[in-house]
Formats: sequence, structure tokens, C-alpha cells
Amino acid sequence: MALFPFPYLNPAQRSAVAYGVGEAAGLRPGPALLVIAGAGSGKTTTLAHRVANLILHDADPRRILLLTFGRRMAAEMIRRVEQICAEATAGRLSAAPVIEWAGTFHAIGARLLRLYADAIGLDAGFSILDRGDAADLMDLVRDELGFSEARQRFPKKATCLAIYSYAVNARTAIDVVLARSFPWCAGWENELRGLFAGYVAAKQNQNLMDYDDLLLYWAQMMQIEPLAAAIGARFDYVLVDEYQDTNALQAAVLLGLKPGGTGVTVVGDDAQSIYSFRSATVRNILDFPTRFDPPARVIVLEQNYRSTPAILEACNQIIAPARERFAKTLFSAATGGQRPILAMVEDETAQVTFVIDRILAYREQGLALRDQAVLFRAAHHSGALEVELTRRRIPFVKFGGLKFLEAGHVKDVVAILRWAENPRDRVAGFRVLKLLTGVGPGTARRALAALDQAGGSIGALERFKPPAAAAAAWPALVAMIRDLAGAAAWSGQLDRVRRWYDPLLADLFDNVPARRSDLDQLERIAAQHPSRSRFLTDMALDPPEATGDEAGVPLKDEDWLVLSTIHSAKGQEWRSVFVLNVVDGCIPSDLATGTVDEIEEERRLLYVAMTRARDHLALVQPLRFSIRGQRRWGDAHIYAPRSRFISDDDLASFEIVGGVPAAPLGAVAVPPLTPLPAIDLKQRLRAMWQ
DNA sequence: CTCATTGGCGTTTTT
DNA sequence: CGCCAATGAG
Repeated sequence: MALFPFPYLNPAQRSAVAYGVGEAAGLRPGPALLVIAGAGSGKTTTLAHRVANLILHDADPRRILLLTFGRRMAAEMIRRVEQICAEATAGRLSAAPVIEWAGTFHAIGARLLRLYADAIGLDAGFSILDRGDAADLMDLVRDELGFSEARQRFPKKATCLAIYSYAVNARTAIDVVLARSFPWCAGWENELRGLFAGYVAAKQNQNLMDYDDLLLYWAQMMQIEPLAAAIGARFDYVLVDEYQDTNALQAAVLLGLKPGGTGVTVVGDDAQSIYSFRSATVRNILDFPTRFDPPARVIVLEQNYRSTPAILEACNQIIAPARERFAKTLFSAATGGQRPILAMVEDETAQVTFVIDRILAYREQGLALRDQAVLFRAAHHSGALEVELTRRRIPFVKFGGLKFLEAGHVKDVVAILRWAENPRDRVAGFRVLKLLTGVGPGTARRALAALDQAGGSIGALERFKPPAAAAAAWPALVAMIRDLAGAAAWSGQLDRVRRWYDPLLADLFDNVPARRSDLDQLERIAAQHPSRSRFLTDMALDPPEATGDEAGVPLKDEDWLVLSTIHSAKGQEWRSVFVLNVVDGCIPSDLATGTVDEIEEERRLLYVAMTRARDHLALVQPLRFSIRGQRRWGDAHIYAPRSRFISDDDLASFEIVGGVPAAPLGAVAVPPLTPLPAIDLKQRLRAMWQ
């Protein structure tokens, strides 16, 4: 296979695909490569072609490691590679290439840790805690250490976890993290240190891993010479997608795998880095070339194939003022196109009407609903839209925000299974025990201690004397756990759980039918997994990410609109894109205007949203903004200015629709009906911690 | 001491 | 809606 069978690639893509491949002698992994891929420049295509090209030149697909940002991207990449290989060989390939190692850093980490568990003294049967479980464990430890009854308010569990997580992922000392990102907690440094020590010990005692551990243990493993060598040697090529959104720990893992950069390709766009809240640092991609000697080759993809020139121009303008970055200006070979719309609408109700009317109009013109998407900064921004879509029976699927997995009843059922899988898991046990009336934190703690004493034998629960209020219900619970723990087959286990749990629903919640149907869905998902352990791992690492208006995913042949947070829209594209609430306070979020860096990230967020659009783009700016959920001010509202990222000069790139187009925005002097209470309120809440 | 109930309050983004 | 703190009942 000496030929280069991809004539349709442009020169930059071509050099990225061919780099280090196809030289005269046999294929050998070469020096590191960084591909800076501007929005819409064919990043996925290029990466998939590079993998395919390696395989076509006899690289062993089983020895390729593909680290992607989400599970969907991994699946998409595998599909594309297979397709490209099949086309290039005109179907003469004997079998489709099998890429065994594709997934997120976390998923691959979990897999490697189970594989090498013995070597590092880990129990391969560890359970994985999601964010909420980890916070609950943090809370249990906090109680045990007596921080709950502190005279001053101790940071909440979620905050404690955030501090811990940031320190771990950014590989930064607590005091620095506190000073930089959580200044209001700085007074608790010693207590937090103690808490984190207890948290780590608790995880280890109970054979639990949180998300951070999957990276942390992996990184640690790569510090141990023979292990690092063995794991690194499994892979000839390591390719990382969305490298701009990796953190220091992930960079350490990558460097541990391939210290010299041999066979490493990373792809990303510094202008689209939007995950710093997860300790991602754009430094990873900016500094990547100089981490190696000789420095990594850098290839920049600047030709945009996605958006019309008019949309692209507006995008370029928005991102131009961004600070440090790889210089690049996207260009398009196409011509023409409509300018993007900046729609000024009266209020949020008008915003909903505007968006739905446009979407339906586009559909009349032949754009299916699935060619269109509505994007927003925060999951709750689509609330009013969802209500109206449901009322008008327009089907939609929403990505981002609360997953149905995080609903109490689903967590309960999963906790039961987790406890059966790992009786040492006190977070799960605690949650399950407290479901019984008459069992509170105290009793749960004692029961779990008894279980511990007995080495996890369920007999201990049988012998345990619950308080009188719970005595009647106790045997049924224990019987269920016994059945589950002893079950040989996975099928039927969820049914067993529901026989016990469903009757409780009515006592625990309102809205029982909806919750019951969620559990039906959970049961369907469970049936697709081969074992309880795989099911639990997948639920923690790859939770179902979309929620629809009805239970269950719409049928394949149906048409539906996509609603998505901007974060979840990463890497996708639609022919028509609407961005809601392009006002200061939403983009940038007024929770993220503390530092220059935060504001810069919000700018990139708007850029990511805008660059998803192919043919039509509309930014919607409600002029009047109601204040949510603050009963004290009734339905007060404020006048929100246009997002600061769209300057007056930028307006020329937009078609202004509605509102008061003539007046430059700074000058719109509409007297507020209520004197700006919302902004002051939020300021006050922040100040509470200072 | 332990548990259940009630009312107040706040709500970014995700592996 | 769900978390948290305070209060009241066994």
C-alpha cells in the first residue's frame, strides 16, 4: 500500500494523515505530531484518516490507543476508520480492522487498572463513584471527623469535592488551589487536608474509585518503571482528540505512556478550550511541541468546510480578541451565505416564539428538525422552550444538564446493585438502608459497622437488630440483598430489585408513574449489558446522555430537534443553529466573570456555539430578563445588555432583527421597572464566602 | 439519641 | 427540585 488513496484531502490534512507514514522502509512510529484543527476544518476526518492510513500501512489496529473526549466520539471514530479502510481497499480487506482501545481517558484508565490491579495491590473489583456518590462519601467522612458541628460553617460536600478534584487533576497543592480558586475556604486548609486524607482512606478501605482516581492511579502507575514500560509497550500509536481540554494529570499519563513522544498524535484547537472548570489547561496544547526534543511537528488546519463565509467571518471576529493562542484564521473556499442573525426580542417568551417560528419556517424550506439545534450556556436556560415544544408536540432531545441517572429513584436502584456487587461500598449501603422508614444515619452506620465486622457476610445483616419502626420491613431488604449477592445470572436482577423497591416509590416521591417509567428505561438499558459489573461501570463512565420529552429515545425514523448545552455540543454541527440568551450574565455567565481567564473561556464558549452552524446561525438576545425563582421580588426583571463579546464593531457582521436596531446598545436607555436587584443578590451570595 | 418533617433558599459547564 | 439546617416527636 504505497499509494496515498485520499485525493480529496487538502494539503494540510494530507500532511497530517501522511506524517511519519509511508516512507520507503517499513512503518515505524515516528516523533510526536500536533494537529491544530480549527473549527470545521475536518478534524475528525483527518484523525480518522490518519488512523486508517496507519492501518493500511500495516500498523496493528489492536496496538493503537485512541483517547477521545466522549464515548460517542470513540464510536464515531471507529466507524469512520472502518469505512475509510473499506473504501480505500475497495472492499478487498479481509476483515474490518479491530480497534480495541478507544475511549475516554477515564474509561481506558479503568480498564488498565483492572488489568494491572494485581501488580499495584488493587482489588480489580473496585466500584466507580460518580460525582454525586463521591460527594456523599466526602460527607460521610466529614461527619466522622466531626466537621459537621463546627462553629463556623464548613464548606459543603460538593465544594470540598471540587477543591479536592481540582487539586488532584491540576496536580497543584491545596493551599495554591484554595488561594487561586476557592479563596473563601482558605481558613479551612488544615481541616480540608485532614478531610481529604480521610476521604482517600475511605475509598481505599471500601474498594472505591472516583473519577479522579482513574486518572491518578493510572498516572501513578506510569511512575513505576517496569509497569510504565509494559503498558507503554502495548501501544505503537497513541492518538488524543480534543487535547485542548485535557488537564495536567492527563498530560502526565500521556507522557508516561510515551516519554519521547514516539507514535503520539494529539489533535485539538486552543480556541475551543472550554473545560477549565475540570482543570483542563490550554497550556497542554500550547506547550506540547516543546515538551519533546526535537519539538513535535505542528500542522495547522485552517480551511473551514462547515460554515458559510458570512458565518465564519462573524466567528473569526468573536475570537480575534482572544489572548494567547496559536495564530490561525479560518477561511472558506465557498462564497456568499446569509449573515448570521442577531435577534433582539422582547423577553424570554418572545425568545421561545422566535426560535420555534424560525425552526418551523426552516423546516418548511426543507431543513429537517434534526438538521437544527438550539444551544445554551446552562441546562436550565431551555426550560421555557421545552415547555412550549412539548405543548406544540414538537419532538426534541436534550443533551447536557441533569441526567436521568442523577434522579433520586434511579440512584436508589443503582445503589442497591452496587451494594450487592461490593458490600464494602458504604456509600451505596448507606443510601439503601436509609430507604427504610425508621432507619436514619445512626442506624445505617451501625448496621454497616456490623457488616464490616463480619467481613461483609450478609448474615451480619440478618442478625442486626433494627429499631422497632423498621423491624417489619428489615427481613425483606436483607432477603433481596442476599438474592442479589448470590445470583449467578445478571438477567432478572433488576426485576428482583424492583419487586422490593417499586412499592416504596409512593412513599418516597410524588409523580410515581414518571419515575416508574424511568425505571423501565433503566431496566431496558441494563438488559443490554452482559454483567452487573459491566453495567455499573458503564453507568458511571458512560451514562446515557440524552433526555427526551418522553421516556425513551425517539424512534429512528422520527425527526427531532436537538437542544444542548454548549459544552455538550462540542464536536458536532447542524445546518441551523440558535444560541439562546446571548446576554451578559448568561454568556459570559455572571458566575464566571471573576478572573480574566474565566471570561476568556466564556468567549471561547460563544465561539464554539457559533462555529457549530453550517448555513444558518441566529443569536438571540432577550432585552428584558426575568429573575428566576426569587419570590421576594415577585416576577421582577432586569434589562440585560448584549453579551460583551459582540462589540459594536462586530454588529456589521450580523443581520439585526427586531428590537431597537438603530440605537447603539450602550445607549439604549430603557428605565428599569425594578432597580436591578438580581445582580446585587448574586454579588451578595459570593461575598458571603469572602 | 435518633429519626422525620418542615421551611428556606439557590440553581454552570462534565468525565 | 433538591439540599441543608432547624425543630419537634419518639
